[in-house]
Order: sequence, then structure tokens, then C-alpha cells
Amino acid sequence: MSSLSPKLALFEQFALVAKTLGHPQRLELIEQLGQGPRSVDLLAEKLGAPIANVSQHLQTMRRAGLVTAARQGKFVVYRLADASVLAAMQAIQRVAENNLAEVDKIVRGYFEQRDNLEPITREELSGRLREGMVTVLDVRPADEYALGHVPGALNVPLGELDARLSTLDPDEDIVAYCRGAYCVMSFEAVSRLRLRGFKARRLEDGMPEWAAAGNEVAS
Amino acid sequence: MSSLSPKLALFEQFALVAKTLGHPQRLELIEQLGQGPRSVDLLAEKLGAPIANVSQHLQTMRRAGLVTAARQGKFVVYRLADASVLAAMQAIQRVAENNLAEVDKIVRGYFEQRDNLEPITREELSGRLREGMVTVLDVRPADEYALGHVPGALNVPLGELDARLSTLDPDEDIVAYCRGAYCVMSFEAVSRLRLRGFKARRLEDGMPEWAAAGNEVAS
DNA sequence: GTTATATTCAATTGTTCCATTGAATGATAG
DNA sequence: CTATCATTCAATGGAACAATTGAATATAAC
Repeated sequence: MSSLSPKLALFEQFALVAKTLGHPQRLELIEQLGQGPRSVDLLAEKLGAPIANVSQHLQTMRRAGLVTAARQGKFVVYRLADASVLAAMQAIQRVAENNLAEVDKIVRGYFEQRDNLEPITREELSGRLREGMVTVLDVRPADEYALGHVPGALNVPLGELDARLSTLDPDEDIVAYCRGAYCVMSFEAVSRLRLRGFKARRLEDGMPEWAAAGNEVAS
Repeated sequence: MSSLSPKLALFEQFALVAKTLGHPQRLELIEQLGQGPRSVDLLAEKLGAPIANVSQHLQTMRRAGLVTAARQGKFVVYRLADASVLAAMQAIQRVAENNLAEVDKIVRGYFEQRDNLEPITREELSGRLREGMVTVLDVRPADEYALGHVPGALNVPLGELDARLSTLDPDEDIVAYCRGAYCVMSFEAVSRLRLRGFKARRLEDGMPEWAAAGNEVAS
């Protein structure tokens, strides 16, 4: 193992990281952990996968340096090792977006149908927040909202959206966001809001990107 | 396949990209292709691997959108699909550097022994190039040099270094570079030059990074 | 045409990875 | 101390991957 040339030994390690990223469920785990630290239990529930399975994936990721684990009471809480993990995942997404026809097809077939208006940029949103001209909806589950959200955003999980429509001002612009560029919840929210006559748009990307871009986060 | 939820379908695609990056030999191929387009045959020779093997890896990479192939005469020339591929590889390297103890060990055990002085930054080098106060050595093989190099750099492949020592000015600072941060050739060159009493330093990273940072490239 | 060269294909093998299951461990609450 | 809950471990079988070999294809040179 360490008798290899140092260059190959390094490439082995890099490959280990990449290989570990090479499983859809693990990418989903990273997406979740990008929202904040999570217990195995909660992660398994979010993914709808067996706990043992998730536990093993998490351990694989721990061995590859993607996440760290810490015991808290009777829970084991995992978190991303550092910001470079999200960066790597985003870099991989970019490669796929640029070069895989399949991705284009999926995005066109699903996402674009649901949002033919441009998403609002982070810059634009933070400007309009200062002017108070906009209602921001965080459509993620309450627990994710609690761990950090756009200042002033209302937490309206998708399931509660219909029930809370009456509390929204139909004359004010609405911006919805969720977990990231490929999180479907904000698309869904925007599409439902428009059906009801609201002026709704999506924020580009979502929460971890908002924070990563240096914007203020409330909690 | 496409009956999956669109989110999972996307993650499948992202995972495909990552999984394809998850093999040391393929990372080495990307490193090579980062220097410029290459034929299968040449790549196989550079890696010291059987041609059929390399060909299959390249096709795997083609399916994942990492590279493209074009026939030129009797050669098939592969090239990186776009700059995002190198970016993804670098992002993965960064994860490994930050979080894998093993990488630290390798880097410490091998690279740092050989270069206890700081590498020179690209900014510093381009400044000193303007003042003409420095000799730049490109220690990559001639074919890689021919495809693009730092303006004014002399091509001195490692094997020819000793023979050409007499042509170098021992009073001028020397900066050596090669393919990238983990390419050993520039370390080797610097270490040999210092043994002979030259004032040699390494450039941070190497050629593709120099170009990627927007610096001028000669050819 | 025929030959030589570059690349890919196809089939084989051994290896690694993945999901699942049920048992084992660690921590807390009563 | 026991019961309970969260997590991990260990073992299984099935699927995907990787290296090798030899044959097949495509282009160029003669």
C-alpha cells in the first residue's frame, strides 16, 4: 500500500473520496447534512431507507473523510467534515449539467415545465429584502428551518402551504426556496402559488448556497 | 430508470460522474488530459498500462461526460469535456487534503522533505517575469511543453536536466513547474538544482492551473 | 488488394460493492 | 439492574466493476 509511488498513493486517496461520492444515496445524505448536523435515525427517515443501510453509508463516508460523527446522548450525530465537501458535490453536479445529455433531459422534462420564469438571484433577493418589498417562504421542514434560514423568511413546509395561503398578501411578490438547486420543494411551491394567482418565484439554489455566498442567516 | 423521481434520477447521474472519478488510473488520465488532447496510445504509454485497459477507462469516462473523443487519421484523440472536469477533480483533491490523514502523511513524508521552502505563487511569478529577474523551467516532456507553457519558460525535461545545468545562470533565481500540485517532477528538479547550488523554487500547482488562473500561455 | 497500426469489442476471471437480515453494543430512563 | 432505544457489527447473496486476453474493426500506407 505505502510501497506505491507517492503519486499513486495520493491518487488512491483522491479516488477513495470520489468513489464515496459515487452513490446516489450518499449524495442525498450530503444534501441533507448540508442543511446541518443530523442523527442516523433522522437521516434514515428523511431518505426512507433502512437505518442499518444509512448507518453503513455514513461510515463509508466517515472513512473517506466526508463526514464526522459525534455521540450526543443516545444519538450519533453526523455532520459534513467541512465546506469542501459541498463544494466537491457542486463541482460534480456542474460536470454532469454541462456534459450529460441525460441531466439536461431530466431538468427540461421536469424542472423547466414548472418554472418558466427565471429564478431570482441571491443578490436581487437581498436587495429587495432591504426594501421590504417581498415575502420569503422557506418551504423546508420546520427542523431544517430552525437550524438557519434567510432573515425574515416564513417557514411554510410544503404540506402546510395550502392551509396558509390565506395569510399571504396576494399583492406582494413571493420568493420560495428550499435546499438547493435540485430540491423540488420550491418548484412545487411556486407552481402551486401561481395556480392560486400569487406572484411567486423561486430563489436560485437554496439554503446552504445562500449561507455559502456570505449572506446573513437567521435562526 | 426514468420512472424514478426526477430528483433521484438526477442524483443517479451525479453519482455516475463521481463514480467515474473514483479510480486512480482515471484520475491519472484526467491529469494527463489536463495538459492537452491525447491519443489512446500515448496515454497508455504515459500511464504504463495496457492499451485495451486505457481504452476502456476512456470509454467509461466518455459515457460519464468527462471526456470527448475524435478520430484524427488513425488515432483517436481524447480531450477533457470542459474545464469543469478539472475543477471537480481539484475539488475532490481539496476534500482529501483537508480531511484524510493519509493524504497528510503522504504529503509530509514525501513532498515536504523535498521542498522546505515555500513555492512561489503564480502572482509573484508573473510579476517577476515582467521584470525579467527569473529563469523559468518547464520540466515536463517536450510534447506537453509544445502544447502550451508559461511564456519564456525553457523546456528542460527531467531526464535532460543534468546535461543542461551548465547552460543555466547560477546567479539567477530559477522557478520550476510541471503538471500540477501533485506532479513530482518539479519537486525532483528543484531538489536536484539545489544540490548543485542553484537558487531554485517550485511554482505552486503547475500548467493547467497557470492557464486556468487567466495567465498568458505561449506555444 | 494487402499489410500494418490504432483502437475497440467480447468473453473471462477474480474482486469489490451493496442491501438485507438478525444479533451485538452503548447509552439512558425507570 | 433491567428495559428500551439508537446505532453498529457480521454474515449472506447478488450485482457491478476491473484487468486480461484474443479477436474484430477502421484507417493509412504501400
